[in-house]
Amino acid sequence: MPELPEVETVARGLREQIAGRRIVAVRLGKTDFIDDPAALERELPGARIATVTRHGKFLLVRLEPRHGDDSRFCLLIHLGMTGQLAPRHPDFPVAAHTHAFFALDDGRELRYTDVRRFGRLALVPEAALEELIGGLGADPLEVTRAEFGSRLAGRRAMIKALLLDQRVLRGMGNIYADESLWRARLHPARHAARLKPQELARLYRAIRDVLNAAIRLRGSSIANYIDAEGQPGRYQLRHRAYGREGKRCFRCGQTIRRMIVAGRSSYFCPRCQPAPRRRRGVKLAGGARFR
DNA sequence: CTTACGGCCTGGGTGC
DNA sequence: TGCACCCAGGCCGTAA
Repeated sequence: MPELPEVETVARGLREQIAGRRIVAVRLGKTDFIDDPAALERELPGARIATVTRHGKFLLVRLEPRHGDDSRFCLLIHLGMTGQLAPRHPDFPVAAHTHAFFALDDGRELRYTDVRRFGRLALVPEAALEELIGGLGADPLEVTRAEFGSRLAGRRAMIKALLLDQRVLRGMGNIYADESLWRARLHPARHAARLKPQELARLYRAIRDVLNAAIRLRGSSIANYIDAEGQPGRYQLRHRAYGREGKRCFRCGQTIRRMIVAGRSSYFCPRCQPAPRRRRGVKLAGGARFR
């Protein structure tokens, strides 16, 4: 599931492999996940790839302006849950569910594969980018401790929900939210406003440590994720909470539990990450309501 | 405005 | 062998 570390890994790989290449042809399969397929077919052939960057979980493939005009385009890519993007030689077997082929001037083709098609492709003018992704929150690896605190200050929502909210911080998903909370020893259902400064500091630190470690291991591969070299990541071997229901906590030996928080499966250690005191209206797993 | 929740998209995996 | 069902992440609409 591509989250910040996976998208960062893909962005770095693409930067190395396809920056400077020219797209010579576009071939599309299913297009229901593409904003304006005709725009891709019209504008991309002949365009040279300038840079590849990450913005939250989005990949931004910026194109050099074509013939004189200064209309700069950017190919905006979201990998969703199962999106894969890798340059391949044309004789490399085409994976099932490959829906976009971008032939490059070095003979390879950049292929977009997405089993679920929860991903998105869109070719947007540079000027329209701000409206599409400008509303995203701070990058968790760049945000200062002070801004991190102010973004959570006074928020009554559960910390897990806020970590998943891309308008608060951009780039975290279910895996890294759970891993960060485990490391910070905070229960996912804690209310952000009730976190003590020391706990916020722990969480801030944990998020940075977890994301940086995950980038070093080139992301987590659970089912589908591969990088721009077609290789899986290895951070799943370091998971301490995510997907470990019923297994022992690496810190204390207690059994890791799973509950639904903020509508998502949340894995945590009930001993290291003590539940918040029950209060009126706090929703518990199974939908029971306490008054 | 903030928060919570349900539904939708799709198809692989699972269990009967 | 077949089939119903669950689940995943992001997003949107709705309601309080």
